[in-house]
Amino acid sequence: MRQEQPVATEDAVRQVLGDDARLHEEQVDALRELRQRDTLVVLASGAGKTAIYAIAGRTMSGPTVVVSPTLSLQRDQVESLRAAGLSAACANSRISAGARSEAFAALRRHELEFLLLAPEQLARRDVVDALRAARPSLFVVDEAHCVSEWGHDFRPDYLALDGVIAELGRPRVLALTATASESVREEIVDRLGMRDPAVVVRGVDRPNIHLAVRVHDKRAKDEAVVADVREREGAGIVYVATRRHAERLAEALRSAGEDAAAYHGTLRRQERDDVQDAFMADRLRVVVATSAFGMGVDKADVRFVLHADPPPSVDAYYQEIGRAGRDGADAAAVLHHGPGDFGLARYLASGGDPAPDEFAALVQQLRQSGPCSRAQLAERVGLPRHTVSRIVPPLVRVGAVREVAHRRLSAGDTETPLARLSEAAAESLRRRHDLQRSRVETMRRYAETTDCRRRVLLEMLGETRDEPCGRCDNCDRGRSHERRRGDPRPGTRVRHREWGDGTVQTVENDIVVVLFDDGGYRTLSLPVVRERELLTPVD
DNA sequence: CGACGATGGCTTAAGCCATCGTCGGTGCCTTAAT
Repeated sequence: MRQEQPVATEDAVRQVLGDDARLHEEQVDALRELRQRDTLVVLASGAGKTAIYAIAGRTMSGPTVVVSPTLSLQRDQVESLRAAGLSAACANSRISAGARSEAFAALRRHELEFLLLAPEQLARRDVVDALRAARPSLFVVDEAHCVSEWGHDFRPDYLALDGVIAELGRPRVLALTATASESVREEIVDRLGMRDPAVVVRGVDRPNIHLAVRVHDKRAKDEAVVADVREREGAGIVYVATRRHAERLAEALRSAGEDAAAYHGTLRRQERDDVQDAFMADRLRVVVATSAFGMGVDKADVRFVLHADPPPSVDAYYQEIGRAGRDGADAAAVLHHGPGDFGLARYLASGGDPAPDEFAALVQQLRQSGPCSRAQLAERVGLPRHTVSRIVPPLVRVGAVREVAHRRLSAGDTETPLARLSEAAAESLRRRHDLQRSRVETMRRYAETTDCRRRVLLEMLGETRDEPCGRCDNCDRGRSHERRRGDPRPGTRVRHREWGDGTVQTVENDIVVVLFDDGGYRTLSLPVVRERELLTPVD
């Protein structure tokens, strides 16, 4: 007989979920895996990701460190952990020095179970030392897609978490997110240095959200979005790409008599909180927002999420529309776009390619002045900090710059000519930008498909299915393509008599795209593939 | 890539159009001044 270890102590489950509630199957699976190894959990929003780490943390002997991206998320999580009778605190810039050292002391005495902080905190020597002394048994990365989404430029400390985990003596790692395509999953695992990890992916599909896309002329788009909002009932979010567009569209909605407010990163904190609170409390029907709005917005009855500009990736898109219909009732996601809209998305995704002499200037400065922080370096070479953050990782990759004690930078390789190093770094960054631009192209493919949108979208996110969904505009019009048993499926290995082995990339609009191992993409017609049996499965 | 504001040239000298240049998103953090 196989002996099953309990995945969690009973009182931990009862404490977190209440007396009557039981764990869902996927939560049990995640907890079981976590006993054995590092685990990445991809689970639809609202499916109880917090409960997983709460129960695991309560069950495992040492304290739990939780990396959480924003201060408001940290605050919300601490509240809900405390509401379950668990001890939790956060350490961030809003916490007084006294409360902070008290928290670390309590953690060390094992009187505090959960400590929540942003990755930037983990750049501090004193914080890492205090955590190491507390010997944590579990290291949680919440909203783990931030590692790949923000780590490369915006918040570089996300890419330093692997080093922190090593310094803490390798506690078990649990990464949690609601949306992650195959490549993002790989990146999370890789960047966090997770070893032989389990990946638990469940319930990615949100069948109650109807999917649609509408194309407009340049001028007509905002009017169409306003009209779309006016036809709908209940609360909704309209996403846009820029702050200016958010203000303009919110104004247009208000002139049309709608109850709408703009939300974006440059509003004062108070204003942001007011808009979010009003929306949550049903005092505001529509929020017109940039990507700043969303994490931690857990409103059950959002009836629609419209996009007035395309987002930069299907991961981002799915994350955003996933805020609709959490109560399980009907909801809608409509992507409105016009000609040229993907240009801005491309720009925002990659930010342009810096010239090789900017790389060289940065290294030159480091060689002259010795080790310094990113901020100091930015000031000395006269570039925005943001640009420096983008330029540094490729320079580190080619060895031109080294990261010494705690995020300080120093010149690395001095043997290789500077010109060659900067060219190599520029090339490395260009490749990364190409990848990001290709993610925009994937989004465009979603926008332009005439096949079942849900099937296309889910396949882009790594979940395959044969049946059309019947809940998208293309299915409604009877345009979705039928798939048969034995048809090639995305992600699977196939063999072609002439071109050898390859991996199926997409099956869409009766077109099969295969990436063959010799590096070439080939496009085949599905009816012809069927008729002549061109592709056979490889195990 | 494209939207938008500033500039400048034209002219029934006060408004109109073409052209050029800039900017665009996401949040921690610290520190100085009230």
